[in-house]
Order: sequence, then C-alpha cells, then structure tokens
Amino acid sequence: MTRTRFAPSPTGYLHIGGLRTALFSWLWAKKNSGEFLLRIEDTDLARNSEDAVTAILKAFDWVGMSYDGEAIFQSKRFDLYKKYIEQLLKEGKAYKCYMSKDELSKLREEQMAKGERTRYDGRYRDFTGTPPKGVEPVIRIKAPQEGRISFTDGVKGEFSVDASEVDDFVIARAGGVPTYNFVVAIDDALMGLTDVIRGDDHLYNTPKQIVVYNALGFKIPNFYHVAMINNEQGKKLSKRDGATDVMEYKTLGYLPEALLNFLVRLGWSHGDQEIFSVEEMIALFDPKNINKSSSNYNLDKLLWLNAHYIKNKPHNELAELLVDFGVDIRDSDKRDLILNATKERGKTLVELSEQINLILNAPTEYNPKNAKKAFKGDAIEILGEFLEMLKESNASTKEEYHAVIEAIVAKREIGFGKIGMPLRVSLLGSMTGSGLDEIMAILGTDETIKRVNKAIEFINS
RNA sequence: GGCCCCUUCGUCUAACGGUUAGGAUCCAUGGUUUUCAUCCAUGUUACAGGAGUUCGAAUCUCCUAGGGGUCACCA
Repeated sequence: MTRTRFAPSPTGYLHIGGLRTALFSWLWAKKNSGEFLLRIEDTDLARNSEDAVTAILKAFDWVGMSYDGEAIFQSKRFDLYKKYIEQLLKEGKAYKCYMSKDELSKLREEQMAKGERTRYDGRYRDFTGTPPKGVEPVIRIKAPQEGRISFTDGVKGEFSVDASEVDDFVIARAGGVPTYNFVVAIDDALMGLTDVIRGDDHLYNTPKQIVVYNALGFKIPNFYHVAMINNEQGKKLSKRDGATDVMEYKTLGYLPEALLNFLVRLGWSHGDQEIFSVEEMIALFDPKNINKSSSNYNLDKLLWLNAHYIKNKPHNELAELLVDFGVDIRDSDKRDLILNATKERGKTLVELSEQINLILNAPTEYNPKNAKKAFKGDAIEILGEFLEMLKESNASTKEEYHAVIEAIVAKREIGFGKIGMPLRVSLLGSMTGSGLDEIMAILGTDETIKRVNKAIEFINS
C-alpha cells in the first residue's frame, strides 16, 4: 500500500510551500488508495510550540486535507529512538565522540581556512582509550568512508554523492536527545512509508538518512524532492513577498479549492489543463510529472482561479462563507438575486462582500465627481418622472424593473445613460456596479424610491 | 568556497530528435453590457549564451553564465 506523509516541525504556521508538498503527498496517497500520515517533528526542545501544531492542523482542516490515523509526535518516541541508538552502539555501527564543541568549531575554522569542506574528522571512530573527563559524549554513526551513496529520486533521477560528503554525523546529542536525520529515517521506516515527497532542501539529508536505513537494515522508500517555490524575483520566498501563511489566504478571501488548484499547478502539470477539482487532482496526479525546476510565486493566476471558483460556488455555500466577511445573507429571500448580481464582480470574498455591501447599504454620500457628472442637466426631472412611473408599475422582478427603465427611455426619447447614470449614483453612490434592474429587484420599490428621493434632495440643496 | 540541482513568453507551464514552439495568466485591442465586472474574439512576448553530435536539436553531449539548494549537538 502506498503510504506518504507530511512531517512539519511545529515552529510556526503552515507555510505555503509546505502545503504544496503536503498536497502532493496527500494526492499521491489518495490516488493509490493509500494512506497519508502526519508526523510532528518536535525533537527540538525549545523551538516548537503547541500553538504551532494547532495552527498547522487548522490549516489542514481549512483546505480539506485529512490525514489517516493519529498524528505522531516525535517527542513521545524518545524511548524508541534510544533503543535503536543502543543497538547501533552495541553493533559497533555508532560510537561515542568526546570532542567538545570548542574543539569542533576549532576544527571547522581550520578546515574553512584551508578552503576545505567542513566535516568531522572521525577522531573517535575507533577510539578505545580513556575518555577525557568532563565531556559528555555525543553519539555518531559510522558513515561509509569510500564509494558513493546513491539513490533514485523520483523527480531528479539518479542522484549520488561521494561518501566523503557525508561525515559521521551526530545521531544523539550530549544528553541523549536524538537528532533529526536519525529519527526521520527511523520514523519513515517504522511508519511503513513507501513514498517520501518533500522539498529539495532535504536532498542532502537523504544520503545521511540512507546511512541510518542501512545501519538499521530498513527498507529505503522512494524519494521525491520537489524544487522550491521562489518569489517573483526568483529569490527565496519570505514574508515580504506577501502571504506565506496558509491561513492568511482565508482572511484575504480565497477559497481553499482555488489555493489548492493554484498550488498543484506550481511544479506539476497535466498537459494544458488548468482547472482541477480535488477529485481530478487525485485522479490525475502523478509525481513523474513533477517539474525539476523551481517556480516563482505570482498571485495573478490564483486570483483568476479564485474568481472562477467563486462564480461556480453554490449560493448556500457562498452565503455561509460570506459571514466571516461581515455579510450575512443566509436567510435572505433575496440571497440568489444578490449573489447573481455580484459574484462576477468579486475576485475574492473580500471584494464580493464589498460589492454586496455597496448595494445593501444606502449611500451616505455621493462622490463629488460622480455626482457632478451624473446629476447634471435634466437628471433631476428624469429621476422624478422615473419615480412616478416606478410607483405605477408595481414592478418587483428584475425584468419588470428593466421594463420601467426602457419605458422612460422610450417616452423621453433619451439614451440609456441619461437615466442610468443618475439612477446608479442615486442607488449606490457609485458610477459602476451591478445592473440597475438587479439592484432594484434586490432593494424593492420602496427602498429604491427612498434612495432616489434622497438624491433628488441632494441635487436641490 | 566545496559538492549538487535547475534554466522555454513578465509569471505558471506543454513539447518526451522533425510543430508556423502549444495552452493559461497578465497586458493591449475589439465585441457583448446603460456602467463596471463577467463572457467572447484577436494580438504582443520565450527555447540563457556558445560549441559539438545528427540529414534534422528547445529536446543528446560539453563549456560558459545566471539562479537555487546544502555544508550544525536546527529541523
């Protein structure tokens, strides 16, 4: 069975790049009717927080991705790791290193000065003497000293590094807390993962983890290293480049399906297809189509996708989502009228709620520029006559209101704009917006008259 | 700096030795619309550079340049 995972370290919110690799892993598991597991990498004593864990879980929940089984916390598995450390020690595959931190950094400086790669020199690898006093040892694993460490990467292809690139790295700190590369390999193996999809910043961890796999006799999974997402300038994505926290997109009025659709196309493609429902993603996703090159982050397409998903969202769901943006039309009998009149004008839920409020809230003032242009000439007479005709018409539907506008246009032999402009500014305070017939159908005749009268008063004053 | 990876329109990408290098987005123009938006149509813009291999190269090889990753008792 295909098993994938997402393994964040809880040091903050869920990053947009993290969501993409999680999405890839999740899709691949779903596609193969496998399992997608979640593991929290909290071996770092100080840096991780519970808040971060809930933040990550919340983001997962928002986008609708769920994991199988219980989330695994590495902090609760120290006994397990300890067992393997002891096993390696006993088998002579790992050893205690009594080098102090000072000595280590001195060694690094020397290597740096000589222009060499900094690496541990293995001085305690075969140490049998009396250990120095006052130094609590770290445990290092014996990495191969010659040859190459190689594996097949599902994205990059054949990948190998020279054994000299991998030193005898620390698997347990002084004090016994195990380190990242050690526990990742153990957990990935024990969780029965078949495919590890992660960012390619982990590419160089893989040979180290393979050392652990081999020392412990574990089966090595398939690795896929996905290139990073950079900012528009091709540099590392940072907070200055806009939202990097997944949940920020919720506040900005993006729909999760738009975000997922956007992210799935960043570094992956299926021919010319741009729009993917989650079901389609699952059906079509294949890591073999993951791009080798990194991609730049540009929100244009996300905005376009978001507009698309807003336009196609069922009204009851849209109304539900709008509540968070200060618009509650869930129980309104005008709900469909309102949404039909506005949903093509908002690329985000924020913009959509603004459009709706524009109609629902009577203008408190008229933009001087708009008013000057729209209320000039015989606008006041036209508005007055329009009101008379409106009262007589008993109009209540969009079509009926439209007929009233057409009637006055025909009667006075004027262009549509002659009534359209002043009427729009009267109703909205704005020169642009939804169709007048739609707006009036939403407001009703009484409210329309009220707003127009207010405008007439304004013109007179 | 060492090692490694990457490089097609501004951006996301297609192409798996033979195409007028395709699609999407953005932008521009036109149409639809009382306005705006939507929608539709049209258009501008790309194989990083240089050598090879081949009848033929965006696709294969090498070099150069640019970008990125990584070199912890962090994850």
